[in-house]
Amino acid sequence: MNFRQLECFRQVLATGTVTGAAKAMGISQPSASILVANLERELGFALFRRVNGRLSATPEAQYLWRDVERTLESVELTTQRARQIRDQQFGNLVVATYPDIAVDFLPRIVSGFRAGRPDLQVRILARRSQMMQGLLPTQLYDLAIVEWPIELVSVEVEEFVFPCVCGLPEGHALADRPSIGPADLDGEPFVSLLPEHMIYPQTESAFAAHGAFWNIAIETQTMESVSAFIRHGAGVGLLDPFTAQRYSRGGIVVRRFDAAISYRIAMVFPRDRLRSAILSSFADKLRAVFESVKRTGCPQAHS
Amino acid sequence: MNFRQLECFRQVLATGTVTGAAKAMGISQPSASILVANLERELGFALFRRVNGRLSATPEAQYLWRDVERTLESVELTTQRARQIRDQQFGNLVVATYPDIAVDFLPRIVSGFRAGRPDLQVRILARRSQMMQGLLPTQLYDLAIVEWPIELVSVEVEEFVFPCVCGLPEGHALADRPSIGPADLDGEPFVSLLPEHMIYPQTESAFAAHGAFWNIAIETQTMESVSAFIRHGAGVGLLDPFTAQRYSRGGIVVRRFDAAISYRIAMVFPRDRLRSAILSSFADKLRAVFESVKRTGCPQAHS
DNA sequence: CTTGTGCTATAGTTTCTTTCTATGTTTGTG
DNA sequence: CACAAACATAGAAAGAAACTATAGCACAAG
Repeated sequence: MNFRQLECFRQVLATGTVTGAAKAMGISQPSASILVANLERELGFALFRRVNGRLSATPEAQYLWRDVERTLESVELTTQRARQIRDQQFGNLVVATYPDIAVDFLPRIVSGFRAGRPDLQVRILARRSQMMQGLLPTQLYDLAIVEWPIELVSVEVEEFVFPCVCGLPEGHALADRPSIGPADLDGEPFVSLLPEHMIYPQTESAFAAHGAFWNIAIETQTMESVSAFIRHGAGVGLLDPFTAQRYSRGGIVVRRFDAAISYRIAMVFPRDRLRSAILSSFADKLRAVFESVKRTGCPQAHS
Repeated sequence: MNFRQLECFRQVLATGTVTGAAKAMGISQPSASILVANLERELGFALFRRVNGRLSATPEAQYLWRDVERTLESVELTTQRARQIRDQQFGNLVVATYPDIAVDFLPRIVSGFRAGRPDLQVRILARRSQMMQGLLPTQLYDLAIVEWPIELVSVEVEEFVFPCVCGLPEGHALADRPSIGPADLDGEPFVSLLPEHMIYPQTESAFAAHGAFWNIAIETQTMESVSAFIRHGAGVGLLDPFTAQRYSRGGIVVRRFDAAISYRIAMVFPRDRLRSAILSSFADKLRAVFESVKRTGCPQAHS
């Protein structure tokens, strides 16, 4: 019993003649005749009676038809699914990420990636960095985007380093400068991240190196929060390029920061796990966007 | 894409190695290797990665597996169903019949036939003869058992004629006679069917021919009813062999009737409809039982 | 009554697929 | 470094599936 025999069985039932079935299948009439004959031989009972030179379905054929129909449908769904998988239109991605990037950047990238892939299922796991530490060993993700520092065990890592930029409230006195250095911010009310964040010590050193007073007015936990304080005029601050880009067209004035403050993130994959083609494509896209951000300083719109 | 490729896919997933799959399928390792390779080529994407000389299922393989599993299960159910059909263990029978025979005779025969065929579905349509007339043209039956006379159109008919027997209440004065004739029943209270029934005029003629008085005490519609009146001592009567047999072991004394009263029934099939093997078997069985009844005068137990 | 049409089945041939055995390659192990 | 275990490849043989050509049968039309 094979697919072609079943398909021929279907076509004979549908068209009523072997000739019609052969035509529908694009084969010669004798070929179709033999397909049916072999199927009957293998089944051990007749599917058709030859009456008046025509075929007539036996009751047994009708009994079997229900099962054959179900089988053929299943086969068709399988080939359809195979085509989807081949075209990277079916699959699933579990992306773990820290919250800042999950707010706006990742939705934009994922939405663009999913366009034209209606059957792609994406799950976003947003975890604060401490929680991320626990998530990685569970291997319950395909790709993670993590902030430095983090303990990375049994994973594959690709690191990306971005320069932080300076964010000013709109209408700020320094807003007409093309770039801003620590000296420019001497004594200026500053919105900072907590000391645990990687850019805190770097910022501290930068101000010290320039002999400038780092006037921390506010310490908060996330970039999103920093940007909100800047937006509402509480002070100036340093932003990662993703957050900066989000508000650069309205809300915050973004300028180059003359001291190099490194914002390091990493793309992380579970080790020893095969990557699906769709995951590779997504990683390629992310990588390209990161490189573009690194070059231009801000993420551009990518479809 | 064919069954063997899918089966091999399953076995490779199950055993983890091509070698194991080949063993499970009873083919050589290279054959299995080629089956998988061809399947991958046709699908257009890899199901396994060759890592460290071993196979490792890709995520794509896992995506496809759900569909393949469903398909293979459907195929297995189909072959199973085919086997049942071949062994006449699956099918359905719609048997139309008149009520008298549906009470006891048919259930006995059908139950015996169904033993060992647990997946055979039988539907009994019991119709009075007038209703049967309307049922036959609808073709909504596989086999009908009808009483004479009936208008038979676009059907195939096999006729069976049985001699009626005489039924007496237990303890009746004539109970010790081996056979009974019309003269013996001269003036005896008689339980008769209605004049429309085929045996009424025959009985009338038989009594007349023997110059005996046919003392009809009760006229009723069915053989079952006649037998009940006899059983309760209302009189004597003529019974068809099926009803007679039912009560001959208790309730009614059954004796040969010397005048020939013909009880004619027919086995009827829809014309121009293919008969399933299971229907033919059932018809064979019925035919055999009818012949046996004709020979012995009463239906014997048939398993 | 003959002929033509439409269908199915069979025969013979060719091509493709499946399967085998034999052998090579890679990887991990003692 | 040799050996075992696994997968892949090559070449040959068997099997399946396709084709063309042809025969048989039933029905309708002339």
